Amino acid sequence: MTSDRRRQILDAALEAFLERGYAATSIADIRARSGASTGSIYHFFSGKGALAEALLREAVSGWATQSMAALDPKATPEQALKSSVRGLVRWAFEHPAQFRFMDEIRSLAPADPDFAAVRSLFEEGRTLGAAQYARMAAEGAVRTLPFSIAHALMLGPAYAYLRTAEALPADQASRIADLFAEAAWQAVKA
Amino acid sequence: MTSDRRRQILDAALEAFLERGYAATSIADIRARSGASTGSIYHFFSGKGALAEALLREAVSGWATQSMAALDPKATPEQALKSSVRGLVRWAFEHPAQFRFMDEIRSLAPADPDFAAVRSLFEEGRTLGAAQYARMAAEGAVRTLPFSIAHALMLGPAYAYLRTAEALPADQASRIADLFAEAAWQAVKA
Amino acid sequence: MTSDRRRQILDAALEAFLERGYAATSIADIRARSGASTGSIYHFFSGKGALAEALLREAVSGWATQSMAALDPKATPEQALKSSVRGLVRWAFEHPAQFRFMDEIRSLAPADPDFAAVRSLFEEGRTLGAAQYARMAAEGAVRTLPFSIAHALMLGPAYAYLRTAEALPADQASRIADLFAEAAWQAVKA
Amino acid sequence: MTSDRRRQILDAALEAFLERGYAATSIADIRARSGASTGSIYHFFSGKGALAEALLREAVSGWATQSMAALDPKATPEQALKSSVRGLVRWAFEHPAQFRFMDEIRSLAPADPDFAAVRSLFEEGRTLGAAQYARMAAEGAVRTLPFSIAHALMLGPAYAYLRTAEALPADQASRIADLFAEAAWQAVKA
DNA sequence: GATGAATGAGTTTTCATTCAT
DNA sequence: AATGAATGAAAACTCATTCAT
Repeated sequence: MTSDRRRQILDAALEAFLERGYAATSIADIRARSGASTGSIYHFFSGKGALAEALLREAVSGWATQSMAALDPKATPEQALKSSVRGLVRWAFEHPAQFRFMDEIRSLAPADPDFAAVRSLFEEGRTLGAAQYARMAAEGAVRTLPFSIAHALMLGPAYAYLRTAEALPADQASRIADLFAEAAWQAVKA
Repeated sequence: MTSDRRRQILDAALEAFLERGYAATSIADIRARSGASTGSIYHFFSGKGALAEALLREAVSGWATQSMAALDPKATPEQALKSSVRGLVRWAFEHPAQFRFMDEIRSLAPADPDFAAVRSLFEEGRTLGAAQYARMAAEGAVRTLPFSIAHALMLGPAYAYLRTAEALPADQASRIADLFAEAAWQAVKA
Repeated sequence: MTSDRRRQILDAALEAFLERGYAATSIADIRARSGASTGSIYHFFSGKGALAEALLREAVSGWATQSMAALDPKATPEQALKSSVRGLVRWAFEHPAQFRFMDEIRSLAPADPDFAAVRSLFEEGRTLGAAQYARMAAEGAVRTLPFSIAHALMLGPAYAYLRTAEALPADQASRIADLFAEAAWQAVKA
Repeated sequence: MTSDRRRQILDAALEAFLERGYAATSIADIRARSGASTGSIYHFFSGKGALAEALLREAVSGWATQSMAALDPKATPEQALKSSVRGLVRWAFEHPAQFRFMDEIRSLAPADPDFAAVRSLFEEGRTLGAAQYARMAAEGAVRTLPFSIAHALMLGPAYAYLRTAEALPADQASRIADLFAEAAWQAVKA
């Protein structure tokens, strides 16, 4: 049973990172918001970087879990692709804070030494996606394209949209998820 | 004639911002890279924020100039839209440092008080784009969509790609520009 | 029967103090090396200073015991003096960690408030030595010198040597003990 | 012309290091004593270690200069050896703060990573001394002994004495210097 | 225009110590 | 006896910014 304090610290940190940005957030901010003492924060996390990493792993694993659940092994390429885009959009609407945080870290990760460990996390995901796309391309289901381009065509719109999106009721969110899923398929289908 | 020092400082700053990120870059970094003294930097710029803003204005105006030049008042919606996407991609390939810097600042701008002035710069561009899209939608040339979605469909892929793209020879860059231009048109045409 | 834990903590502390120095050693270091919990350490010792003091008392009493054993009440001044120098050197070779720790604490004791109690321990020894030397001087056996000088002449070489000495087989250690004992006698004999 | 501030900081640091010990002295102590700001201290020195190193180099070079001046190339081994011991004792009486500081650092240097650079400084001096002693031993002027032992016999008493010595008028200091010089010679002469 | 010394608030981090369990 | 979460004061160090020269 992870302690309450730990949870409070993580929640306060996510809140602060979103509101002020990762770099501009100080440990003192997190202390004030969480009610924990400085020492307590360092008792659980070795530093700001470790805190961010823990939050990121939570986010990634939440998304992954949700995506896995939607995965049907007998799905056609079209169904699989659409389901994965829809999954991203829905998850982002349900967890907007985690989505934006993930997005910020992704943009910081290449330059910031705090995130060496995190970089490999992102690359793993990318490698998986690349393999899957290659398989679909080999089957003739999608266009043969470098994965960096294919990835941009499929997920670029969703990412660009979600970065600025307001909260929406579930049914509208769902329609938007469908819209981006359809667009992704149209952009890369063979 | 703007002085050499000013130029050296701007160049050093851009280099540092890209390498270490805006927040992690200190005036001391810029001093070391530029060869200018602390006092000299403050002689030309009122602070780190002002430096970043100057770099951003240079970038935006370079891009705008290049885009304007390509603008044909008698162009069809399809031609106009494709030309604007192509323009972005080509400019980004020619000025990768400026593109990435712009991208970083865009992601920091909403939260960082250093960038109050810059926020309006981005919104201006967005307002212009929204108006143009609305006109094209009214003509029946493109789908009727909230601009946030239309914008994501048109430019999301290019942005996502350029964020990680390697340098390429001009002819390949041009082919990729065409590819994203075509995809943008397919994604929103009526 | 003193508990195992207590012993483990003392051993770990001595090891850490030697390796990193007293001041640079944290309770966390000792916790990690000893396997005891923070709370356990404080259960046995009231703090870092108390731990050091306990170690020091062990060292001093070990040395004293060994020296006492060698003390012959009918010894001539020469025998007594040499035996005491030899005793120091032999003890230091047998317990190098304790010797070095003692040496470190002696150098810290005058300035560090942690060691108020320890200071009197050292002074006691010094007073005893001074009395003994005065007696021998009164008998005409040794030169009449301020004790600070006599002490330096007798034990300075041994201390200086032991501070940097490597471990040696017992027979060589013994020869070195004899050498310093002889030198001490030559330096102060009448 | 080294700035006043730099001098003030060094003086304050030496004072503090002596009074409270190196490890127990904080930058805040030095700030308070010197009147300089924290930033100013770091402007001149990269940290506490660098400050100590600068002080040590000053001390060593002062001592070396004084010793060099007393060096007569035509001196007999006896004269050379005595002159070097006398030099140490006199210098220590004239600069008691620097002597004690040097002594403290020597005892910290082996364990503290702050003093990596300083360790080589000490070793250099030792190597020089060893070479000189070997020459004298080859001439048959002094006993053939491992240098660690010879060094302890020659300088151990002076070090031990000086570590605790009170300030004295010059003529008494001089007599004590002679006493330790004579003792050093007696201890190692062939 | 140019320099770099000086500032001091703010940041991350460490650490001895306490205490409920 | 033993644990380890929790504390908060204090440490080292950074940094944007100012200003006399």
